[in-house]
Order: sequence, then structure tokens, then C-alpha cells
Amino acid sequence: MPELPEVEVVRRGLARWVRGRTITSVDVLDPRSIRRHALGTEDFVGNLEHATVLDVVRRGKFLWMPLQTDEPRGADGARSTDADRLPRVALMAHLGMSGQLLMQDPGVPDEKHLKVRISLSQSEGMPEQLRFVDQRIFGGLFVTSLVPTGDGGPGGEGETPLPEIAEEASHIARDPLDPHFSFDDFYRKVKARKTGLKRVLLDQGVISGIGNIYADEALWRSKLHYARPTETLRRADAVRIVDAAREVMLDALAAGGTSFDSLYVNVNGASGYFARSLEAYGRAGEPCRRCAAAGLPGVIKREQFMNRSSYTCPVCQPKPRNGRW
DNA sequence: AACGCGACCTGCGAGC
DNA sequence: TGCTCGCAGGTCGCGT
Repeated sequence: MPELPEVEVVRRGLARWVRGRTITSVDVLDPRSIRRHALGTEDFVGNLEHATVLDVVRRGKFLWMPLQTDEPRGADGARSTDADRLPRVALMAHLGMSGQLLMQDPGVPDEKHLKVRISLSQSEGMPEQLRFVDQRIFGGLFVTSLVPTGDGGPGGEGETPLPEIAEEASHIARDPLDPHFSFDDFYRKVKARKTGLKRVLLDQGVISGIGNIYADEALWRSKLHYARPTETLRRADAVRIVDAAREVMLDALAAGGTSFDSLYVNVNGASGYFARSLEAYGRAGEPCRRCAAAGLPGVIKREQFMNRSSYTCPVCQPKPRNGRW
């Protein structure tokens, strides 16, 4: 469920509560939630206990926390050098369709789908537990190594510009909110592909952070059709779609994200309210507001594309009959 | 290279 | 009341 704005809301909330705190214990209640941690539960827990969370970083829909682990020190207890203290591993989180990261006090009863409980060092006025809750278990946590990015770091807002990126996130492209996002890189990748526009928007290797909701919203805002062949896409069209994606995600971020139900919530359990601002996604049968404002009869239509729903306005995002875009 | 499809899961609402 | 079906914000891997 969560796309970039929702993950960024979580990242900001998390950063506020966990940065600088040490993990005291880890409780894996359902090992399926750490199945991407190949070495198993014991290794997962062993890597986290006594580690200190340095930061919370995001690229696209991936979120991770670089860790300061207890490096072995000299017999005299001498401090390690600065180089030694560079983070080498991170706790990675992907929320999948229904994952949540919640800050809770220990007295709060376990959530129905609580999967992993991470206890943190006590800190005045701060919740003691970070909980991973996930109904559908498509998301998960795992420990991953950090690798050099070879450039300005993962990007994104607010985080320390670490020159390293979580290995499991290194295959995805920068997202449109990343200050180092390159339109030229995006456009080159798009033109190297021969497929429909929505496919490349959803391809995290081409541009990251966009999911089914914001793909449809960006297409609606830029008046482009999801099946528009990449080979007919002009540079100006590509600029429009990227700008639209960036703008709709910034708007959603300002609204605290899109929540249709209790599945998407921030670290304090609160829903975002961008759902009411959606123009296409989920509005099948309802009038297209842009058309209505212009006195046109557009009604949002739902179609299957890539085995999932796509919402478009057939009037202002037309698919030409003669194949000429 | 592109694309379709199944797998991974639980739960909800609609319709019978 | 309960059953089945289709649907849901994401990704991964396999076959063609």
C-alpha cells in the first residue's frame, strides 16, 4: 500500500523517535516477516541488539536505519577511529502492501498483526518500542550491508548525507523527490524501453517511489494515457509526467499520505488525508473534476492494466483510435 | 527485452 | 448466517 509519500511520512516520524537510540532487545513474533534475512532469526537479532540507530534514510519505498554496531575495542577499551565507526550495516524495512512501523509504549497491547518488536534504550518522553505490524506479510525487515553509492548518497530529505546505500536498495533508481534525481537519466532509461508509459512509471529501476495510486494521479495530472508507447513520448511529455509525479507526491506528503483504511498509518497510528484529493484512483464512475469544470462529460473509468486497476478519464486522457499519439 | 502470470498473505465487502 | 468471489497501497521470479 504505501508509496513514497506514505513511506516518507513514516521516515520523518521514525527519525524523530529513534535517531541516536540503542536497541536493547528484539522479539521476532513471526519469522515470515524477516524471511528476506537469509541467515535466520538468531542472526537477525544478534545483529541488532546493542546497535545504535544512526539515522533513518529512504529511497523510493525502501527505508533503512544505518547502525553503529559494537565494534570490538582494544583491551584498554580505546575508542575506535572515525573510519572504524562508519556504518557498515543497516536495518532495512519495506512495508509491502500493509506494513506499519509504530512507536509504542510497552503497556500497549500487542497489535493483531504484530510481527517484530524492537525495544530501545529508555529516553525521557519517548516511546520505548518500535513495532513492525503487517497484515499481509508482503513487507519485512532484514539486516543488510551498506555499500558505496559513488555519488551524493541516497538523497531524500532530512537525512545525513551518508555516502553509502543499503545494498538491497542499490538496484532502484532515484525517486523524484531526491535532490540528486536526474531527469536525463530517467529520460534515457525510458527511451531505451519499448513499452507503455505506466509500466516505466511503476518500474523502480527507472524511477522509484511511484506505485499504482500516484502513477494514475500523475498520468491524470499530465493528461497522458497509461498505455502511451514510450517510443512516441517526447521530451516535453516526459518532463510533464515527472513534474506531475513529483507534485502529486509532495501534495500527498503535505497531507500526511493516502489512507483508505487503518492499514496505512504513521508511526503514531494516525491516518493521512490525501485520499480525498485523489482525482483518478478509486473514482470509477465518478465525474472527472477537470472535465466537469470545463463543461465536458468525462467520467473516470477503471480498466485492467498490468493485472491491476488503472483509472483514467477517457475524455482528457484519450487513447487515440488510429494509434497516432 | 518484454510481458503475463503465479506466488507470497490476510481481510473486507458484495452478492447469493 | 455463511459461503464464494473479487479486490487491495508491492515485489520477485519463472516461463514464453
